[in-house]
Amino acid sequence: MWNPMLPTLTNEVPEGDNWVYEVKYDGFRTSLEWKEEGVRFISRNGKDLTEHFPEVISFLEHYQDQVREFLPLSLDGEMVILKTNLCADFSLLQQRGRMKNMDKIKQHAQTFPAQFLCFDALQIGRNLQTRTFEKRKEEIKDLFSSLGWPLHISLLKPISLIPFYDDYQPLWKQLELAYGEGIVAKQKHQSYQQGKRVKHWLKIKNWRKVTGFITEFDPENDYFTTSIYNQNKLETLGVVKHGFSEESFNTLTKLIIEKGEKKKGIFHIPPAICIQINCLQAEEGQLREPNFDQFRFDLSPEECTLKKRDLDLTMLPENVEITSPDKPLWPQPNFLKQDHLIYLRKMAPYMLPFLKSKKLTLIRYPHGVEDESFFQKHRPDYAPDFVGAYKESGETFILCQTLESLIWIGNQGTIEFHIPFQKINESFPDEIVFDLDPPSRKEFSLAIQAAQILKMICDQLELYAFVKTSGNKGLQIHIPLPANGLTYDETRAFTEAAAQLLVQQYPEKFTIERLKKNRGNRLYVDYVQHAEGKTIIAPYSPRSTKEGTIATPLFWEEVHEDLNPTQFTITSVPSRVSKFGCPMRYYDEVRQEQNFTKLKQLINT
DNA sequence: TTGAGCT
DNA sequence: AGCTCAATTCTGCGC
DNA sequence: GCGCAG
Ligand SMILES: [Mn+2]
Ligand SMILES: [Mn+2]
Repeated sequence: MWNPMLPTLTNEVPEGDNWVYEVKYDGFRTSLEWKEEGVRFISRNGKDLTEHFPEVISFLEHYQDQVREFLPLSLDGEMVILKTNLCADFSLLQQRGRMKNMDKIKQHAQTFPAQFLCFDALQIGRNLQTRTFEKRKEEIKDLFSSLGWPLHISLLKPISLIPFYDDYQPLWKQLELAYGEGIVAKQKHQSYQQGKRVKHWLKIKNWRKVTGFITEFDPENDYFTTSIYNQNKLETLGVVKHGFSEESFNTLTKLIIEKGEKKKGIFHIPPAICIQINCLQAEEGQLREPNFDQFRFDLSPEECTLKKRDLDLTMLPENVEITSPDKPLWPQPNFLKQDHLIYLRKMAPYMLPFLKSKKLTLIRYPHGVEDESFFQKHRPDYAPDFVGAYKESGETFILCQTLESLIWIGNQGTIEFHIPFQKINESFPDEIVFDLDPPSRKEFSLAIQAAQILKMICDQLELYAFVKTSGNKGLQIHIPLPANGLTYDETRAFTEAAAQLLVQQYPEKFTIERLKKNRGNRLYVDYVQHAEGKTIIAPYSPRSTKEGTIATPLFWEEVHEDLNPTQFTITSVPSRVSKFGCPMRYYDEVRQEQNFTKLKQLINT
């Protein structure tokens, strides 16, 4: 039976020509076993997981015939539920793993599809265990290519190959941005040693660093309980046991036994000793994979608060200076500048892809949304080097390509991020956007109705379409385009035709009247907004509304009469995305899948 | 929010 | 040193 | 070409 080779934990990243690097995903270590009789998934301790992942199995079973010549297969990998292509959601997967009811499993598979990410192979027809890692990877590539499976991480496909990289730095940067679990460094020329924890596989974790003070010590199991303040009340941060050097463990326990008070075998001491802990997550008095990092004599217990914990978990980039964190930017809900920057940091993995390689139009409110604002398109000379630049006919425009630049731009008092429809150095649009503008928020349901009709039109034309609130009054529909897929003339012809259809169908609800006085109380289908040189609010951009609303991507199932767009704010959107995922997560992958046959038929009639 | 230009 | 100002732009419709 | 609109 399969017995996985295991990586060794380290904090030092090994470098050199013989090392390569893979993303480490937080899921179940799983083997895909495919024999003549069929395909199965086996867990690390030999448990059969097949029943728990019907969506992956049913995909694989389509390849029954094509795979026959490669059998038997024994592929080593990780079963995951992905949030992004660099980060998996372990708690969702855990939920799935605990399910017993087949209907529940199938329903879960619908809403949160799992994927098998393959990183090694023990057998593809013949035994590969004595071959080098590099060779085994090649064999998997050949197998995947012949079956048409992705050689990179695909969010759409139930199975993918985990690629490896020669350079550690750029991968780590991306991983940090994505709040990934870590990376695994692997030596290219080593064989597969079943059941062994080996030194030629090294895992490096992307630790969050939290601080708390010690309140209890249990000599029975050597657990230290750490606490934090939540509005002057003590609250448990979590327990920690590992990571102490012998010396620090001894001095610490000696101090606690001397100064502490023993009750029922546990020593209690008042808040004084602050420590920093590495962990993967900290929530509700629990730490995931905690280990002691260092003492923090520079901190007082009063500084170890719930607010600080959440700030630490946010992992703001260290090289960006933050000014006036306590300035209210949205006075009405009392959202501070700090809240804004934390929002941008949390949403960066989802927002940055939409900003990338686009000349930005920023709207800045350095003193909050109730004060003066101004537009900015140029990159100021005083911007740090990491802020992107694009030079064009003697002008320098501002780009936002990295996390650092996003936070710096945010710290400059930028609230709104507007993007053009094409990337730099391209003259074709990379997306079509429908702008649905009701006269006011009172008529938001008109936008819902228009969006539903446009969704039907897109379905009929076999186009993938995504929907978001504008963060203000209306809705916008995004249709991703492949590079050089359609010209502006074509996209315009389409938006215009679709707008006409809407107005024809419900002339009392929708209009394309440019003059406000002629619109009445109808929704303005603003197809003119989609054109070269115009811009639209970026997905996940905050808006300068009094409520602090966000241009929020929606699931189509949410686009219903009673949807309230003001519920989506800088505080609610991050938790919504962490719970349900990003509704636009497939945006970039379906770009290539778009088929314009029917669209072209429509515009040529 | 930041820097330039002017007094 | 302190005050004031600026920080975008273009596109197209309908007449 | 102008003014409105975004
Ligand atoms: Mn709009
Ligand atoms: Mn509009």
